[in-house]
Amino acid sequence: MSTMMTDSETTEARGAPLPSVRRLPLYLNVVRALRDSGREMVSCTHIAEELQADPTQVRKDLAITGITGKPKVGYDAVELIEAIEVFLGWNNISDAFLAGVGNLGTALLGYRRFENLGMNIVAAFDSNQTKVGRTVEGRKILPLSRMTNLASRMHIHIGVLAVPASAAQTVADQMVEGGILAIWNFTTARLNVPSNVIVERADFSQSLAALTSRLKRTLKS
Amino acid sequence: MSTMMTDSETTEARGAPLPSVRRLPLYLNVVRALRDSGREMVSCTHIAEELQADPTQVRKDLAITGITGKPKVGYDAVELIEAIEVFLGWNNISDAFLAGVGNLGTALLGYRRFENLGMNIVAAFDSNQTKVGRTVEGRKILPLSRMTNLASRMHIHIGVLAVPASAAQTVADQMVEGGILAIWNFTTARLNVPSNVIVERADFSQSLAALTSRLKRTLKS
DNA sequence: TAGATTGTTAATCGATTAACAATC
DNA sequence: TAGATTGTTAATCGATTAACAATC
Repeated sequence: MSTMMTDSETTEARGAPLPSVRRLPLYLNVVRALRDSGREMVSCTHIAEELQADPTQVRKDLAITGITGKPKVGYDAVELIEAIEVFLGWNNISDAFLAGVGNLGTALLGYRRFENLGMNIVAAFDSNQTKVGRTVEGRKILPLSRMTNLASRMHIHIGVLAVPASAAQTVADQMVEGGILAIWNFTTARLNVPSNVIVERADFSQSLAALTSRLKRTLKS
Repeated sequence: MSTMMTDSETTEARGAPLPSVRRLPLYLNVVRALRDSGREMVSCTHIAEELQADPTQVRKDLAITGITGKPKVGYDAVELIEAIEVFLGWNNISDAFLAGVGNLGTALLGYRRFENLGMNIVAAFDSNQTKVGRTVEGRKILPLSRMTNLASRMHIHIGVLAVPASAAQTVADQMVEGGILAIWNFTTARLNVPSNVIVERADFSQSLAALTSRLKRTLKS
């Protein structure tokens, strides 16, 4: 079974390369802008130029969505947008729950661009009694104790975790209990979840580490 | 010059592997917690277990900081923390400017953990006259028009960009003009900056893409 | 001492880049 | 048609993982 596996079978088995997946939103952003400016066909060369990337890499990345282009002309912009959106699951908006309406949680509630990213935060939860009942960014804050039940009743798949690190595991457990399958973790805590539950880290420290370590090199030279 | 380059020379030339650099904050977080709980020595095995990572990888990653450990016992926790902080440039707090005090900018202003990440946002700027003069999270919002001048007078190196995408390039230009050397870009815009200026992307879409594409696979199976 | 862990070298793996035939 | 671009295969590159001697 191992040696006889074809390329498409292995891709099927482990999914597309994560680096490629992470680049797709960049392409999507560029192609949407080009479409909005009236362009019908876009080539990898063009996208790559815009992003200062390698055209071959762009082509390989786009290939994971299954799109096919036309030699000499490129890809149909509308088709390409659709292909990326479908691949990422952004063609249908997914409802999500937010836990933790502090500074960051409030910002996430107000982040309008999520609709371009296939996500919609439909409810926000907090354990702080003084916050519960208040309306933030058009959504009423509900008590955290109601999250599990509501998640399972509403068949929510995505949980956005923006609570203090000390509460992260407890709240994550409640999300899992409510049937949530993917946790977008904005805390610094590591989460223990069943193997079928996805955790995607979104904490700032890793990005900042890349910035400051490079800056340190700049300053030394 | 190419074939005769030693390993340390190439490392010097292109810096440590970026994936390793990005993992350092995770280790730092774990080791700080262990130190706070009274532990003096920590081993890679232990750190790896905590993070569900590979011990060999942890050891290699830590090696880029220059720390040396003791066989059988591991690393001195305090030394290790110091080594990571120094490597990342987090041992001395760097002052930073924030441009754009919207939802996200406000959250960043209120993000207390930056002090653990070697950064301090010392001033916030916005072009919106109704925001200017207001105090947010203890800092008075200044007019964007003053940013360039202040950045150069205060020798600010880090600019946090949280303005609308449409203004991103203009504000980035102003940051560069003010002598800022590293831009932490929270917008979706691609920035054109001189080659000596560092841009680190911090927009959510790439992380969310990783989450939703994996979720889509989960739901299909 | 014995055994666990470090530091380092070698092997593997996967992602990026290059090459090139097919084609609109 | 000629030339640009696709799709795909091969080569390169870098990161991860494995192996193992050194050592506290």
